[in-house]
Amino acid sequence: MNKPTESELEILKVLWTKGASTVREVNEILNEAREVGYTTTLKIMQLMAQKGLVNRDESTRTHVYTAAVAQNNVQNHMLDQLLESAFGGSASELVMNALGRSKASQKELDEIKALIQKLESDE
Amino acid sequence: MNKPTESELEILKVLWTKGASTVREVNEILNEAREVGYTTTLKIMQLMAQKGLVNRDESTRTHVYTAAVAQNNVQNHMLDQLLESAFGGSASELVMNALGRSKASQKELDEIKALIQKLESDE
DNA sequence: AGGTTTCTACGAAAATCTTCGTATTAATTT
DNA sequence: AAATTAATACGAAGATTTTCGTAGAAACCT
Repeated sequence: MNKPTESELEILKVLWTKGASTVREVNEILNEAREVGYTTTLKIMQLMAQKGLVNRDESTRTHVYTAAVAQNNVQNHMLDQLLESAFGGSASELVMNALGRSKASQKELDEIKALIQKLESDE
Repeated sequence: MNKPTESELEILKVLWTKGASTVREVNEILNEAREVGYTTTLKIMQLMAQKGLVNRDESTRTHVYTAAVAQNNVQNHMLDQLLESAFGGSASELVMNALGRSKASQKELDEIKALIQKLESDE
């Protein structure tokens, strides 16, 4: 997979959350966080379509975009990269850091505990 | 803190691992992974010194560099960013992903369990 | 139909990051 | 001391990413 740039990731986030969207819709959401010109967003989404990061439905004049890569894939990909680039490959160190500074709920902690148990039983 | 670029991060990794180093030493280590010109490494390290990412001891002709930012700070910073940019702020989701694909040892799992217990008792 | 708005396409400027060539100076060797 | 080696400084070219202006086509409104 082609690693998305930061701007591309912002757009993917919108598509993952909102589902199929037009450029205008995406641009409006981006503008809640920071000012971005319409044609800027358009251009990036066009490039993303070329790269295969999004699909584009051109059957209507106003094109409709959807994410072409799963959120999970991108997450894993970026996680791997962060792991290598900043944590020297030590996943547990990464996990400890993330857990330590998170505000995980009891329910989430339970889920994590369950996963650990599963990992332990698999050995 | 100024977020380090990818090249800068590579260099920081060397300084964190090896401690105080000259440009040549850093460059040689980088070249184990990929070809990088000496002046390229020099230039980036000079820029890093300007940005305050590294300290430079100029008391000898061959300058000696050390990391000016703690590995932990950078890790946390990048984690935060990944959390926001790709995981929608859900730390537990990030943790689950990282754990799921890691080859964490029993010892590491125990450490994580201990941390969870601590988090639970603090509530 | 004519004018206005709303799209897409395209190209190029701007910004950031990476790479390296060249100049200069300092140390080392012969 | 001259030649070679090794270091820093500097500037500029390349590469990638982001930004936006402008043109042209399609839809909409009077």
